[in-house]
Amino acid sequence: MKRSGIVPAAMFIEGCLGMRKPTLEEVAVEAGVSKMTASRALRGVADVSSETRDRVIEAATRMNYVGNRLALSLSSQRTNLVAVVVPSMSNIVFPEVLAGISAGFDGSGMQAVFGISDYDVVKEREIIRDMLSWQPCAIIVTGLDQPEETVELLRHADIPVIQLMDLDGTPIDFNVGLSHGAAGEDMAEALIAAGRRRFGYVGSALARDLRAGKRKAGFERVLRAHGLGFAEQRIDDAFSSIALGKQLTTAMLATVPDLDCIYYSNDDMASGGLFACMELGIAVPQKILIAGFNGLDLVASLPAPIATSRSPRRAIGEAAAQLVRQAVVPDRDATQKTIVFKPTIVGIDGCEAAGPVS
Amino acid sequence: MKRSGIVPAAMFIEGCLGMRKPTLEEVAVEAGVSKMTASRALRGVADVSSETRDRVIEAATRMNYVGNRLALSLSSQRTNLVAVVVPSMSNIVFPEVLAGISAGFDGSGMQAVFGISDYDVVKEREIIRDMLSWQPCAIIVTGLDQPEETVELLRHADIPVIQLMDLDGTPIDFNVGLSHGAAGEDMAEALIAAGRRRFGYVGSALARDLRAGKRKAGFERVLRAHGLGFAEQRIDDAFSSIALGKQLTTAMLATVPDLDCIYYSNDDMASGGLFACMELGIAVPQKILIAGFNGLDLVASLPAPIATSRSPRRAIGEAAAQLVRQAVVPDRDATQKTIVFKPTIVGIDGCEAAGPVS
DNA sequence: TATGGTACCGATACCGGTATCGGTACCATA
DNA sequence: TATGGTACCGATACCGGTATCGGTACCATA
Repeated sequence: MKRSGIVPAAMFIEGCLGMRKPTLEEVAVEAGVSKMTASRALRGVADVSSETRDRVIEAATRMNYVGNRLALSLSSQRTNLVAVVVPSMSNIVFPEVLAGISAGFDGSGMQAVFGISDYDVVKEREIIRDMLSWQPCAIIVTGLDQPEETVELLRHADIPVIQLMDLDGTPIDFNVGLSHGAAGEDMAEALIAAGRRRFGYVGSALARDLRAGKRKAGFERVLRAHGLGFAEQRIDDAFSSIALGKQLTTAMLATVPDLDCIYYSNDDMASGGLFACMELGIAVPQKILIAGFNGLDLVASLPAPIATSRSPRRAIGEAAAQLVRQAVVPDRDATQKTIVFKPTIVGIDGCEAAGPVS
Repeated sequence: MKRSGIVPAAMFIEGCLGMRKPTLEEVAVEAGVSKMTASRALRGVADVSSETRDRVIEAATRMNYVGNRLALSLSSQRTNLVAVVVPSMSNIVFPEVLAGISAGFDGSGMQAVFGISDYDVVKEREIIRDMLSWQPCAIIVTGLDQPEETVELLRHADIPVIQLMDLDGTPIDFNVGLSHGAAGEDMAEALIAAGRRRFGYVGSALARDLRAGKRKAGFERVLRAHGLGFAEQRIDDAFSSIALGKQLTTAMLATVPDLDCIYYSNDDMASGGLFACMELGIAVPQKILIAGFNGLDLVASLPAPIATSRSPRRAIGEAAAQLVRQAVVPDRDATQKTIVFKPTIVGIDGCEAAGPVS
């Protein structure tokens, strides 16, 4: 903790050479070579005799030398930072994506820098602007619906841009995710195929969580195609949670008790819906079928089966990391620009395969 | 995306000055001042006339100038990076801590860099070593039980070290969290006070999640003090999950059906335990009281009440950020070194206040 | 005995900013 | 008319590394 320029002689005698963090120059002097040779030795590049290399490494180890990546990156004009912007950390979805990204960078020497936008496009832009000043070698953002100004910012950054989670739109550059419109369509088809006809919808924060809105729109497209529609909806401005799902479901069923299926903006909301039904003594799924989105681990352990679309969150993160790793090497033209995932619908009898609509 | 040295003249005519990212020097030339004056103007420091300032800012905006923090930090010997190492992102606990840290840095200009150690001390050390090369102005790590080699690494870093979550041990420097030993003790006292006598324990990954082990040890201390003990335990090496809690509980109750209380390593496991009891038709909490740890949002919506200790995860993150913000200013001696949180026990009748053991 | 190749190493410039010191213009005051 | 102060700005050095070029020693070969 001490950053003292003057250190008592006794400290040196005790061998505390590393009180002030040593530079490569100091390591080089210690090893009796030039800075350049020390640099080569520590990086393991050619043109260094093994005796010299050993001497430098020994000195660096003894002095607790830690390289300075600021200088390295500035000098070599290369960075290993990857900026990542996600909208939220308040449910498990994005943490799993981040874990996938982080794991995908293992062994590559790349380092992810995360920012949380709270589903706020202005805050997202500020975070991106801030992160770009670190000269990242790539940037990963969530969704395809950034405002024009943010898109401009990303384009001017002159680095690979990966847009995550959503495929329904025009990507700037690279794109990894799934079609939420199709996910909503597929779920509706599956539920109708399972004999459900009287649908309700419970959602939250649709103005900010655009992907949930796309699922709902897809779902409604299929309902309309079958001459159906939502008999009732409950949408709140707050962010999704189990408690909110429970509350909105209870309220909705008080008004329209004869639904046979409720579609939720995600699994948190749907789990709350299940708990509401249990409290009301409504049989799930016999009387009301509950359908969410995400395929959270939670869902598999719930006391009654609910339907959901399993989104491969960790795999999406890992795929994004792979795209970055490929994109930062010189011959980029051959790399894939888009990676498409397709969620699997589970929790409806006879429907453990991918959804029927292609 | 293009990093081309040669740009068709037409591009310039269209005003695409920013194809190659401009430097401060180029902005300065454009504004007709020196690099130094441009630097002052953009930073808003004194000694720049308002006309000059406006001219520089105008040029920078027009050219899409983005400062280079690598150069800034190297030159000024100051960084705004804060390294953060957490063990896991697979349940909501650490994402909430990270969200708190991130929010705590809002407006400070500081930027958190996250790493995930997967509860692996070797990986944790590698991550720390890697992050230190970015010359962070502070580092936040999880827990107090790093091996000596890691502690040495942190000490040599010569920056404030904040250890999160746990208070049961000797901190290197700053410390924010709660006593997990005391949390286990308090929960045991409360459960005994509620009349429970025949206890079971269900946990996971105790060899890696040391804080869960400390809670269990505290719980057992109180049991012993009352002449009690765990009638049965189920501990698995896998990481905690709802599914694992359900599975272990089902297995344990098959062997020892007459328990009246089960303590779990955390709320995920406990929720699984509840679902197991529901499947077995066991009344919760009448027959078996289920107790976890964390106070997840999930718990409040569950179909039956389970006891838990509410840990203020986001607040811990925010407090850590505050410590960092105070620690990086020069007069640090007056700052608080430790911030103590105390979990609140909920879900036991008549026990909504803080636990009784101090 | 020249000549050329290889192994190994160092000098120098540079990455893109900021800290520091000092210089000029201009005005007010003795 | 000197003198001193203020506002504003630039030259220079430097942060801690790496890229690049070239140099020396030494050995093998013509």
